[in-house]
Amino acid sequence: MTAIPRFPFRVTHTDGAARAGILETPRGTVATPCFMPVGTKGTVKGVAPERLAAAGAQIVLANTYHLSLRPGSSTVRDLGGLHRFMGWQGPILTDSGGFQVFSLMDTARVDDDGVTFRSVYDGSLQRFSPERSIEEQQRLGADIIMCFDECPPATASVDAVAAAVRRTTAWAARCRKAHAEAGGLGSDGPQMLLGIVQGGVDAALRRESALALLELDFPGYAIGGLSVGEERGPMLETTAATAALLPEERVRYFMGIGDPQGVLDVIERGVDLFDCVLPTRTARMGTAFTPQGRLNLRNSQHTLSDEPLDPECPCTACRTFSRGVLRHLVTQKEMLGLQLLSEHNLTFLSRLVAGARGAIQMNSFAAFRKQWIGA
RNA sequence: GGGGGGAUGCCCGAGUGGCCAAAGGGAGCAGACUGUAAAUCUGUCGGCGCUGCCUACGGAGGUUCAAAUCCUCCUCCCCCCA
Repeated sequence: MTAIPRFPFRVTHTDGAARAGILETPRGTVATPCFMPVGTKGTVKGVAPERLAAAGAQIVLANTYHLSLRPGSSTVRDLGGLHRFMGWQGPILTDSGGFQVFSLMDTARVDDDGVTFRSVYDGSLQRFSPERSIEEQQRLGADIIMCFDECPPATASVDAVAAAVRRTTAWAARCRKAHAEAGGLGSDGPQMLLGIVQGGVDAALRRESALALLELDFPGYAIGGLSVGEERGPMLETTAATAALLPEERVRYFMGIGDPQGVLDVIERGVDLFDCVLPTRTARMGTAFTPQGRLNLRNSQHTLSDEPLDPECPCTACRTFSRGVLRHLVTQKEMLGLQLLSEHNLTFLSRLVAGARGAIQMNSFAAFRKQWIGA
């Protein structure tokens, strides 16, 4: 099989199934486990690049579906490529648009060759295929790109999930080929292409999916198709079982988890990377992550609170404002409130994950987990 | 001085005899959010001893089986003419 870019990844420590590692990309090193903030349209909503860095982000996401429609991948390329576009010189990962097949299902039609969408921007008919997704991702120029997959909802029947697995496998081969034909190069340098394991919470289908993708020899693998409405228990079992099927020396990416407990749960099961809109979205809705759990700042009980959100947190919100003031900013829909809480939640999560990494290095992850979550 | 319009629940505002504790919006209160169609969505939103009762549509009277809705007077507000 044609050689394609493979950024060096090594696991430096393990603690049970949990791993600490280092991924070296051309634009910088990612210490894993690592949470990746999501910047769908080329911006992590409400968080300027320097604040993102201050919040501990090492690598950020962007979305191929959205950027290919607005402003268009050629425009992004012509404006200097995705890194300049986002004002972020660190590593970037683009999602393939596969998730939009799931989240925009009402307006999408899937067939073996690809997906026909109705653009959410102007209603125009759009066609996405594995080749098209790779081509768009090449033009965008992220460092890590994803195979175009099919992500069925938790309510899908086993047959539908099986069909999605087979389609995802076939599409992965086509993505792999399209990527290789371009020499693994995007408009702005080498790109590492990751495969995505599907299969819902069905052990046999997960296995089928993983084994098929292993044959395609990707430099890293994502666990997709989870966090789509299934129960936590089966989700975690599936994560553990899937991670166990993947090569130890390749990076593992759980797609779409961002609540503090969930993050520790997947780290415990051998995941290195994960992303989620939850911290930034809930922040925009007025909810802050704290060591004591989620805090809804809109609640009237905080009106007169003079305490910081989290006295230990170094973020702007916690250093500068009381809960009472933050509540005011949130309830009055002041932009600053959304920005501050977004920065805070990202800071909280990266500190949590950094702590987990340190604990894995010292072989004390179980104790660390207990300290944060209890039990 | 003359003519006209209006006063509705915390706010704005619909309703012009029964289906009205009264549309809709806002505010308030609470909940959800997990590879972002999301600064979004959902619920609640007079009181109580809550399958019913009480209070309520500027105030006071009246007509009617029944009034936020019709009549009379009063109070206040707005507009036009002089």
